[in-house]
Amino acid sequence: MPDRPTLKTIGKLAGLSHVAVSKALRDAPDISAATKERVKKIADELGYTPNLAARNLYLRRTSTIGMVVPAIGDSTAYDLIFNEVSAAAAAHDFCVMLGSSHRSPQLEERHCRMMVGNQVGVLIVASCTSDVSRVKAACGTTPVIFIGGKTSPEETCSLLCDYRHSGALAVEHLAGLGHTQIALLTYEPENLTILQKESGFSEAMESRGLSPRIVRTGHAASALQAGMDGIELLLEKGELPTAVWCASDYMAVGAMHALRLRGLSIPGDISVMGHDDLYFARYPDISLTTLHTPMEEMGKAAVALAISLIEQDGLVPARQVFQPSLEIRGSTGPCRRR
Amino acid sequence: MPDRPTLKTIGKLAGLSHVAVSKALRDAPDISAATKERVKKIADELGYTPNLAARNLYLRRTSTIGMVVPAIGDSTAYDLIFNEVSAAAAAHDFCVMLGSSHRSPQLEERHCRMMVGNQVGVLIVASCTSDVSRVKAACGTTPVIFIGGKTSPEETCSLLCDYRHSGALAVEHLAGLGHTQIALLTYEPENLTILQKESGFSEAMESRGLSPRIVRTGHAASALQAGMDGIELLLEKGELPTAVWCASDYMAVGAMHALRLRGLSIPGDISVMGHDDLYFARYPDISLTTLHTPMEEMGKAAVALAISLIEQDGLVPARQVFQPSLEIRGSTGPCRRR
DNA sequence: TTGAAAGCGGTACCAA
DNA sequence: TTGGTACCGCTTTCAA
Repeated sequence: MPDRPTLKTIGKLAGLSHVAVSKALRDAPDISAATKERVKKIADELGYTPNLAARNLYLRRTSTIGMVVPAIGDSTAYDLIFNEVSAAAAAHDFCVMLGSSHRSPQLEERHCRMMVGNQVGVLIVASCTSDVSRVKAACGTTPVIFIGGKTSPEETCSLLCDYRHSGALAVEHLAGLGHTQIALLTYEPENLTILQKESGFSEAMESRGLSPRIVRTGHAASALQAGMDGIELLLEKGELPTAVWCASDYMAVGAMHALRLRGLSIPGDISVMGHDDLYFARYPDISLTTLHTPMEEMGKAAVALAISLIEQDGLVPARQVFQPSLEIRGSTGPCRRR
Repeated sequence: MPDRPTLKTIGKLAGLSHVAVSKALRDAPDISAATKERVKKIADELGYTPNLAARNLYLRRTSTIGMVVPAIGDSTAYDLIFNEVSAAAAAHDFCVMLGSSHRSPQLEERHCRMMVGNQVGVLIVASCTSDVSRVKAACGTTPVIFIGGKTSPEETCSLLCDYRHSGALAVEHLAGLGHTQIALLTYEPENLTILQKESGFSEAMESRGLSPRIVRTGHAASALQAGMDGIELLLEKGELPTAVWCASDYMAVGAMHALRLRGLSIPGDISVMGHDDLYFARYPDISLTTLHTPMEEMGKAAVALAISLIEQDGLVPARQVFQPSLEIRGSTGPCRRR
């Protein structure tokens, strides 16, 4: 790092001690106005910036928040959360360290360790697995806020999404349009979110006297292909329902494509729903009815919680569950078959 | 922050000075194996993590890199860059501070200042404007790597993309398919990238004896709408070409939608190209022929440059220009009209 | 109104 | 082989 001016540098030029300079710059009451003026002018000319690492070291504070996610972009919604976290953190004078684990538990752990070493005050973790013991070990005494669906609701600090409710909303919407043959397309349950969606779906179907059909294909990492495979599987068996709900938007895009390849129209022949409400869901030619998860709110809540954890020395256990909401677009419509 | 064990904590338990502990943990040659063993065991039990802020303070080093972008997700490609930066930085034991400016020059400057205060060794900035004087002022002596297209090629450290070449490639592809009536849809030129694309396009067209048609509508922040508007404008004037190249993928999605609303098929009636090769460009129902910008490579190069800037005390001026490449998908085809 | 001393958590240097 | 001392840049306390 190139040498940057310090309090001493300024002090030398102003003929003062670095202590006086420190006080002057922070408008301490016991420094004369004239001195303050002079010191500030010199600091400006030098382009002085306080070394927050040193300040934080002495004050035993921190001005950074850590965040670790499975991936940024593509088929995830973490970018939505990050944007909020970044904005809210900046408003509180905090910087955000972000790490992408590329869905690797090893890298996830590594990011946590590095950030803890770099003195983040809190870690906001959207873990790539449902087993967070390694993450917790890596974080030591640094408080962790688990975010997203994959974490067990028993964690001390967690901001979760009610995916069972997603199932209820999806069935309510589709059944309301007259659909009775509804299938859920999911992946192999790598984590809790899938299981929650499945049970919410089954429950809602059964409570209406409908029989739930669940098709599991592929993995979250290749959701698009999984969606195509799911449809093929249903077609092979000759069991194509009048509506499908997909565990993710990305999967729904794959499903819609497979259906169109077979000459089926959406929503004329079959209705399709997704989950997450990613950006592209509202692209006009996709226009996907989906379940919106309040990522923006979760991001804001995460920072609010992070700040209070930092200020209260990590004594604020908090669990908050966010509710998904229905986002109706063009991919679902009334049932025309029986 | 909750109290974390320090070298002194360990020393007290081991009956040693914090100095001996420090050496033992770093495997110094002048500490006995037995002592090392004992110290490491205690450190493990306590879950000790070195305070990198303190270490860096003394060693006058840093272990963080800063990155500021206009936005993450949606219609930008910065998430692609970030993923690479995160991975490459982690491999070098660096954490990345990421800030989203939400396309606001004020917030951009603020992020830079905060990160500089927090002692990042370098800043990788994809500025939201072409005027980077404020950013440079905010960074002071901390080296900055400008990335993306909006920065003037004269900056000391910059990783740019050759958007003029994009124009050449687009025209080459479309002309090769027999198209002679080709329009470029762009926005109001808020920054240099647009101007470069326009001039590359015009040049390539003229060198083939074709007359370039450029339509400017809307802004980058609402690219989808801009794409729809551009098509409407061409239709109103009855001047619909046989192919359009859009300044961004997102804009192309809007253009394709507007065309389909008019009952035109792609690429049967008209070919459409985009720019950037964002994730959704390869979604099967979008299948957009576009120009791929090597974001992954740029991310890697940015970190490599960042590390050398940190190690060489900011003495490595470097300009690198990356070439876009053609990504042919289903939205372009042979010209069927004359 | 100003500054000397101490300390935050770490590492380098040198003496014991 | 070990530990004392000094210092990185900053702030707080207390004495001048």
